[in-house]
Amino acid sequence: MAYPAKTDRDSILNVALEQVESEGIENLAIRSVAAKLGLAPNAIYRYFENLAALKSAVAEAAYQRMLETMQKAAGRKESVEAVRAFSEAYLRFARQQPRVFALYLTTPGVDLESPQCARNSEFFWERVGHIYPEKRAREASLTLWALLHGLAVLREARVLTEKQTATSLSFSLEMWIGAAPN
Amino acid sequence: MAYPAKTDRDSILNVALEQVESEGIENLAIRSVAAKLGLAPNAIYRYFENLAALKSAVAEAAYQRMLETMQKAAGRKESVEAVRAFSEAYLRFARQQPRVFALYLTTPGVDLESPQCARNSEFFWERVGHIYPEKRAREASLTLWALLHGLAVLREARVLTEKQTATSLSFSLEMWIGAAPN
DNA sequence: GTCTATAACCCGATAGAC
DNA sequence: GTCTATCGGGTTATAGAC
Repeated sequence: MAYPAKTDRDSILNVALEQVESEGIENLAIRSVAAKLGLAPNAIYRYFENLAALKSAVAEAAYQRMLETMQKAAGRKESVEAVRAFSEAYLRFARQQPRVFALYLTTPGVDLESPQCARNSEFFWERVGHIYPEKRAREASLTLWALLHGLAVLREARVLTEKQTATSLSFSLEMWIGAAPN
Repeated sequence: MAYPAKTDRDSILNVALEQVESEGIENLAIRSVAAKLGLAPNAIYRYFENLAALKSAVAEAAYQRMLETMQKAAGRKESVEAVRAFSEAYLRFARQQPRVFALYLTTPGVDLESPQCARNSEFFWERVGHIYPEKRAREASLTLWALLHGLAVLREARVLTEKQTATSLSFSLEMWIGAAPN
C-alpha cells in the first residue's frame, strides 16, 4: 500500500478528549485534531462522519470514564462504604476534568442505549440498590445519583464553595443512608 | 435622525431566547437574530459587545426565568407546602424549556454575583432554610437544590422516565423533609 | 487510506457612509 | 443607530493523485 493507515479511531478520540479537556467541547475542531496527529483535515472523515459524530463519541467516552472512576473507587467495598467512596470519586472527577464532566448527562445526540451509558445506570442499581428494600431500591439509587450530580454541577457553577460541597455531601449521604430502613 | 432606533436590548434578547429554545445555544448566531428583527447583522453590536456577551445575557435571563417560576409556584404557601410546589415547578421548567434550562448552572462566563444569579441561592435559603435548625440550614437548602437539579438533568438526559422522575421526586422530598428535626 | 488542492458556505467582526 | 461592503477564519465537502 502506498498510503498505509497512519492513525486509528482511538488515537483520534484521545486527541479529541485532550482538546476538549483543555479548551471545551465548543472549541473542538476537526482541523486542530488532524493537525495534532499530523494529518490532513479530511483524513478524519475516514473514521468519523463529521464533527457532530466526533463530539458524540467524545461524550460517550465521558460516560465510560465516569463509570471506570466510580468502579475503581467502589472496588470491593461493601454497600455503605462503597457509596461513600464512589460519591467522593464522582465529585473528584467533576473537579479534575470539568470540561469532560460537562459532557456527562448534558450532551444531546448521545445514544443512552449504548453500553457505556446504560452501564452508568446499572452501576448505581447494582452497587447501591440493595441497601434499600426492593420496593424503593430504584428511586433510592436514582436519587443518590441525582444528588451527586446536582452537587457536582452546583460546585462547578461556583454556587457552592469547595467547603460547602464537602459539608453538603456529608449531609446528603447521612440523610440518604439514614432514610434506609435499617 | 436619519436612522431612528428600530430595536432595543430587550427585543434582541427575546429573539435570542426564542432561538436558543428552538435550536440550542450552540446555534445562536448574531446574523439569525438580526434577520429575525429585520436588521443588518452589525446593528446588534450597538446593544451587545459580541456574540459571547449575547450568550451570557441569555444565560442570565435563564436564571431570571427560573427564579420567577419558583417564586410564582411558592407564592404565599408555607414551608413544606412551598417546597413541594416549587420543586415541581423546577422540574416543569426543565421539561417545558429544556434548551433554556440547559443554560442554567452550566454556562461558563455568567457572573454569579449578578442579581439574577445570586437571588437563586437566596431563594432556597429564605424559603427553605428555616425548616432546618440554623446550624444545618445551609447544607439542607443547598442539598435540596442539588437534588432538584440532578433529577431534572437525569430526566432531560433520558436516564429517568417521566414516571421515575415523579416517584424519585416524591421519594426525595419525603427523605429531605423527613430528615428535618421535626 | 491518505494526500494536496480547491471551493462553497456560514459566521463574527470591522470600516466607513448616511 | 443602521446601512452596505468586506475581511478573515473555521467547517464541510469534493476531486483526483499516489
